[in-house]
Amino acid sequence: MRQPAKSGQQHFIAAELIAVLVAVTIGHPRVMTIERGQSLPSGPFELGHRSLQSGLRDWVEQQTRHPLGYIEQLYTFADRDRTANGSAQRVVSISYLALTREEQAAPADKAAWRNWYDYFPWEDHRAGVPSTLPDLIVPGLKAWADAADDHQVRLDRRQRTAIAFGVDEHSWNEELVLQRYELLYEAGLVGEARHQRGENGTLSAFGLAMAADHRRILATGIARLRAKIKYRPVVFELMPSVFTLLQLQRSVEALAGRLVHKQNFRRLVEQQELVEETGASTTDTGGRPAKLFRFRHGVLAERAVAGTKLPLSRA
Amino acid sequence: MRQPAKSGQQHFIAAELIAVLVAVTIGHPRVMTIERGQSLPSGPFELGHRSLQSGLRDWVEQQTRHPLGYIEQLYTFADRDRTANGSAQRVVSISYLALTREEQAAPADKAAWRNWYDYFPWEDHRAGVPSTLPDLIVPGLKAWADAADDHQVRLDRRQRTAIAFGVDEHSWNEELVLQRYELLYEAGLVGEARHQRGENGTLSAFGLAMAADHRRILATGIARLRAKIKYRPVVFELMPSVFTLLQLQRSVEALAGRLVHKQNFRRLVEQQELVEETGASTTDTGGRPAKLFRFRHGVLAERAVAGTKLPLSRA
DNA sequence: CCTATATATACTCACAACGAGCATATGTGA
DNA sequence: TCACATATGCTCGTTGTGAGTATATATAGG
Repeated sequence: MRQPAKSGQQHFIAAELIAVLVAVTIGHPRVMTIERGQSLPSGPFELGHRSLQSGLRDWVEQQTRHPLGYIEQLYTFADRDRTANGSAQRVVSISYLALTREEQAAPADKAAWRNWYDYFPWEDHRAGVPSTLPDLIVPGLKAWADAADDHQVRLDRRQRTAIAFGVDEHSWNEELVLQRYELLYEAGLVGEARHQRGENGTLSAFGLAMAADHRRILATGIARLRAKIKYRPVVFELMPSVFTLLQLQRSVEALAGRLVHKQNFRRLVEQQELVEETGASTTDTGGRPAKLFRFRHGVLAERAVAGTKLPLSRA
Repeated sequence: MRQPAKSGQQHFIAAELIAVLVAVTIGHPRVMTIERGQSLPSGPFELGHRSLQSGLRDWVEQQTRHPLGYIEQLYTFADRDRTANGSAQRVVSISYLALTREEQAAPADKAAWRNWYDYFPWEDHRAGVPSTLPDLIVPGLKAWADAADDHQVRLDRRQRTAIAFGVDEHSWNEELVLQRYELLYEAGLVGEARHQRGENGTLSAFGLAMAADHRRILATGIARLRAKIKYRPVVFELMPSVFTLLQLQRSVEALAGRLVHKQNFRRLVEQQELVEETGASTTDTGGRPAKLFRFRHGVLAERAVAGTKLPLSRA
């Protein structure tokens, strides 16, 4: 075993804070970026910061002029980084998922909202399965799987592909965003070093690249959000104060990347008492006027969600 | 807004790795401790470590002589720490949940397995609701709630208590370990500074204290594990290679702190095809011999669990 | 051998949640 | 007035799950 340093001996490293800042506008899931969509807002954790979260808020507000609302930690990872003078340096990156309403303010210079499907075109199944999936992506992964020397590795790659992308008997699981990205990365199909725009500037089927591992962090954030909207009322962090049920549904669909059954969606929202009527209604959408609702903030305190799946016993 | 430092200017901090290492022996959930049960294994992240996880493995194996199996990140937090010379110093703590089988090796000096309910006596509901809950804990929290000056604060404290501890219409939710600990901490009932052993050395109703915020981290780990056993087959990381269904059930009950319905538990395990028969059986338990099973490792690859709760639509 | 005891195993039942679809109501705009 | 778009109400069938009853198969002790 490696012998750790004597106690008292200190190793100093740098800590970096990174934000996946998400908003939704009329059916478009958006993520805040800087540097022409190539980076997520981020900055070093400094002595002056009161906490990790407040440090993150400072950086994001400075870089994007957009305040953060809901914040939740994503993941912490470490990488060996090379500083300017060439010496190896340790950096710990602490990533966060943040939710906000887009309207708040205009982004600062170099900061911009991007549709997150620009980076993951294969993740949007609202208009059906994207054609690039059966045409390009799955064949590409199949080729990669078959290229392995070891038989077991081939089987393993095929199975991972089938599960992640819903091939054969497997059905599409919108939560496996990170697994899909990692497969494509391992297969060399989304290498961030490669030129990811087509000849004429159109988006490639494999999405826009980002600096360093920012696209991976974005995938982590999307996966977390897609999972969380199912058991916590976080969608409302992304909604205006007043909205129709269809608008709420469109937001959920934008995040999940798939359509939901309207009647059942309403049944769910109502029986969980997540919203209350404002009394007003709107005709903006055309068709029968829709009642306007607002989020019942009481549920945040009242409920302690958490679905049990253990076959419990009273005894 | 605070002005962040110019880019290029680096702030160096120390990073610490902390492990909540869990095992289960015949119905007893255990956590690895050092320093007479007062601390969790931990150590600084150093330049020599290949990764955060390998750094953690090094420290835990050195301090406890026990190898780690399954590892999962818990949470990262920052605190202002005081070094020996009195200057303020930043420490980022990265905590992990680790699962292992207890038998592996004898713990090193000063390292010892402890029953985790020594630290959270109110969390074990297998033999019914602990009498200290209605007798001491809930009244203590009620008094704390009533002591608040502000009316709204009183209501808020009462509601949080009711939800966390299953008072009134609320039912007990075993996953709210952290919320319960935080309430008791806020109410000053588990202040780690206080003397937490009774006069004669017996355990207090409020459990054993730990150094710094280690008990809080332990609560986080327990909460995570209680939630996770419901949707991922992680219990098997804690089981011997071969076991009976009742032993498996006892382990789950030890972790969850509550009893499960035997028949339904078996139905669940079987229909999910989590285990396979070894062909052998044991009479060690007395009564009809129990078939021995082993975990079907295939499920780890096959399944992409993740339960949807969205009212999806095929269209 | 018989009995108490402890476990294993097989079914059944009621109820809630969920995916899916049909039908009807109420607006706008051509 | 008609086409169209959305809102809203209701009904099925299936599955999951909490709970309970009954039966099978072993050991230990008299």
